[in-house]
Amino acid sequence: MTNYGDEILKLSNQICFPLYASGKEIVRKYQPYLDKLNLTYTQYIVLMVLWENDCLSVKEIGNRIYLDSGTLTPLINKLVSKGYLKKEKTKHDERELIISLTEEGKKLKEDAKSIPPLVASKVKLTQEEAATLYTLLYKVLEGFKDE
Amino acid sequence: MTNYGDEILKLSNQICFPLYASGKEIVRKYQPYLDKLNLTYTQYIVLMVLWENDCLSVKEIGNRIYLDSGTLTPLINKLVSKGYLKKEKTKHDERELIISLTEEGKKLKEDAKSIPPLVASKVKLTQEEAATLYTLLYKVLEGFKDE
DNA sequence: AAAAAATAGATTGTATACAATTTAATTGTC
DNA sequence: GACAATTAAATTGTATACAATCTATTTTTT
Repeated sequence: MTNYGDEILKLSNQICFPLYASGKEIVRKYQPYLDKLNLTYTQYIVLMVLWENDCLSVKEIGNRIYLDSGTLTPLINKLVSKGYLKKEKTKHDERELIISLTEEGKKLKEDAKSIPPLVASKVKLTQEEAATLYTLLYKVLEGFKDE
Repeated sequence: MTNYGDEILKLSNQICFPLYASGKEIVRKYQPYLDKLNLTYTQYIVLMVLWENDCLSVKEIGNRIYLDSGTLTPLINKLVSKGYLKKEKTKHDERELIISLTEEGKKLKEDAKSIPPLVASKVKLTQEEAATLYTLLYKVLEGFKDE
């Protein structure tokens, strides 16, 4: 007894599932390379934000990578204990915490550069397809911000 | 002192990040609707697999949604305790466990149908863009299977 | 300026993810 | 047929995610 409306519920008809699955799987592809730097993917993107723009608040880091303090606080603490980051309060607002890279953290950047091309080569898309995918994904992300 | 090679490390130049972030964010968009059914997204996709094809082994479910027994075993146990699934050993292979829907689990399908269109409307893409995105994401997923 | 509302970050509790290992059953090899 | 190798699921340990709440400031209102 299969309804016509059942089509809606097929995994293959929902955009959410391939987004969820491919996001998860590509992160997993990063892991073997990140293991060599003793970093997790989330730790890596926090560092990446700071490599691009050092000295940001927890809030600002979270805005850029879509994570909240519940995830970031323990994660940043771990990167501090690893010696890659340091925390300091700002004078103009005692609630705010500025996160910045240590020398050790800055050095890590060079090692990290080799990784993205290695993972990119596992994504079996043409340059053009990758560019289209990239554009569409940011469109999805931007669209979510509105509400 | 910014190197030319730094471009590689910008979040905005890596396909992984928007995949990771949009996957995470779209799952979050599902949650308010799933809350009404008292389900998480992962529980929901396990049910979805079974609504489409009842009676599958843990292994087979995992193959379809890219999850392993480490994630699925406790999750399936929870759905069993909620009364939506049942587990039984097969005769031809005592290692294998066949997961199937209870009547309660089958009934849930009707309630679930209303959700995908609600989330789809939050994805601000044209029908054509969504179709392209869909195709590219499955291409990424298929490409990962090769290695 | 005092009280109320808002904000930043930390904390708590629940639910994934996944690598690595373990256990039990099955299959392949000699 | 015994034994090694493989396989399915469970278990263990670590690391996210995130809603909800809490605490300490800061801002806004009155």
